[in-house]
Amino acid sequence: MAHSHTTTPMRVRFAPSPTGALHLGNVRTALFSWLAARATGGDFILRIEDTDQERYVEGGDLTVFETLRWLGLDWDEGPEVGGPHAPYVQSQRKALYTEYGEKLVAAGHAYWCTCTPDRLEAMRLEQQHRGQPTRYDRHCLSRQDEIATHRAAGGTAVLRLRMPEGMSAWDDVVRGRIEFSNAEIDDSVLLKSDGFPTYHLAVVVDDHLMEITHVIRSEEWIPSTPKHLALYAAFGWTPPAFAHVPIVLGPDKKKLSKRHGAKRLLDYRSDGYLPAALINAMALLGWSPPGDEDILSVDDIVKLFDIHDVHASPAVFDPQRLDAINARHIRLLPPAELAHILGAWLDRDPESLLPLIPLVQERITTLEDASTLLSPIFSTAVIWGDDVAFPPKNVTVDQAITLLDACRSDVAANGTADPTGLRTRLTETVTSLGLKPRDAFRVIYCALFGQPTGIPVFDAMAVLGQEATAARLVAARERLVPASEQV
RNA sequence: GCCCGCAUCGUCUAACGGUUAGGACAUCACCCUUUCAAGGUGGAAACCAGGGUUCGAUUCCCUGUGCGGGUACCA
Repeated sequence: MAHSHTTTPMRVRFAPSPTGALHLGNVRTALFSWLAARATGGDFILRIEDTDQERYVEGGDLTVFETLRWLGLDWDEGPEVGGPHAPYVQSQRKALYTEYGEKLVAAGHAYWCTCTPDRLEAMRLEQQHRGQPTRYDRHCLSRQDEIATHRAAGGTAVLRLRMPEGMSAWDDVVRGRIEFSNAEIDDSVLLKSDGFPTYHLAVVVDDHLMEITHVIRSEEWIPSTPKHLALYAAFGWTPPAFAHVPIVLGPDKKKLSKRHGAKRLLDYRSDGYLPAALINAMALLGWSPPGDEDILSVDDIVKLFDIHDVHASPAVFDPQRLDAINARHIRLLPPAELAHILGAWLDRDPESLLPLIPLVQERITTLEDASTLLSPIFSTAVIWGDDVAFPPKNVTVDQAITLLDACRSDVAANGTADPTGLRTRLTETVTSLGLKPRDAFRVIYCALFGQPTGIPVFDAMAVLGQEATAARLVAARERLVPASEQV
């Protein structure tokens, strides 16, 4: 895209409800917001929308913090950080919403309602049956005095927005102009009977008070935007810009959700993915950098990102792409840094890992792969895989024994410090046996690792040392010819 | 039912009316090679359909179709 980069600082927010672990879909939206703020030198605000008592999850907010922090999506204002508009947790702002709700009543933009769920349901069924949009019939609008008495006596009621006539329209940052006929829009509940606000009231009040300039949220909010616009108008406030970013779909093409088996984002951490790779992969869902290079650092993305370039169609998340991106990020790491990361991952001294880094760096997709690859080196004895053929395909028992013995005597004579020399000498043996290197060296792999694949085997010997290598070769030989049968 | 959004290779995407429709992942073949990888080269693979507008539509408009989202005292 050739348009100019947006440079006006944007104040944006991510406002999750702490009802469970964040998944990739949620976080991708958070990422776009964060990027919009960082790319424009603006502010990223975190706000917890916990107005639904029914869905309260103990510690849900902590998971949100941990997820964002792991990814490095730092917030300028919000819980645990504070800011000029604190508190940033909606349950602690309850009185505020009540106050603004009453202002709406006073101005005639909202009214109280005591309709029962049963009546509302019957009403909607009837409307649907007649082919009409389902919306509240304003049955209670003419009963305000009656309801006032009811409330004065301690009775409960909900507050509803009185949706104005006419049209609602806005120029969406990612979609262009969107229009709704207000006749289609329901008189939404603003304050619930338990006194808590609904999303619609809380989000508008907070976004205005917190001076949010761009509301970046998932496209599932498009249909309720007219309600929010009506609220801004009712309060006499200028609405922010809206950017409805596409949702992230699962392999089934349905919106990613917990109940659809979406992985928790933090699970990617325990599976051995790098934060930078996750960010790279998520950024590519609905946005793409100029040029052909799609492996990007977080800094690269911040430099290139513009919320105006986000496009409108939903994206299916492909785990294989993440794998490829993660692998590339691992390969791009300076060896010392990878040693450091793997040190933490394997709970080992990074310094001691350094010689092993060249052997694993090109070979792993996730950090966890390094555990698998290196475990034969770290374990004291060889753990043989269940279905490992030994001697392997195309090699006879005699040939395998010859090879193992040649290897053992060479190691005894020359040690293991010279992998290249060892390999060269052993290649002669392989040739004299009339074997393909491919088949023959598999014998050595199995002998040392208990499996036919792994890191380069002669380098592994150097790490194992002369003694351990010799011991493993002997043990492998005994698998072929038990000691009791040896002549 | 009603409303809204979306529509390029299997997937993520590029293209701002004129291109042999480009890249990445995945996939296939070959090369390299001590296993496995990595890397290199090459291949197969897409403009949802029908109408317009235009000298010219993947691109703009309309309709249809498909997919998705919303229709709660959840967000």
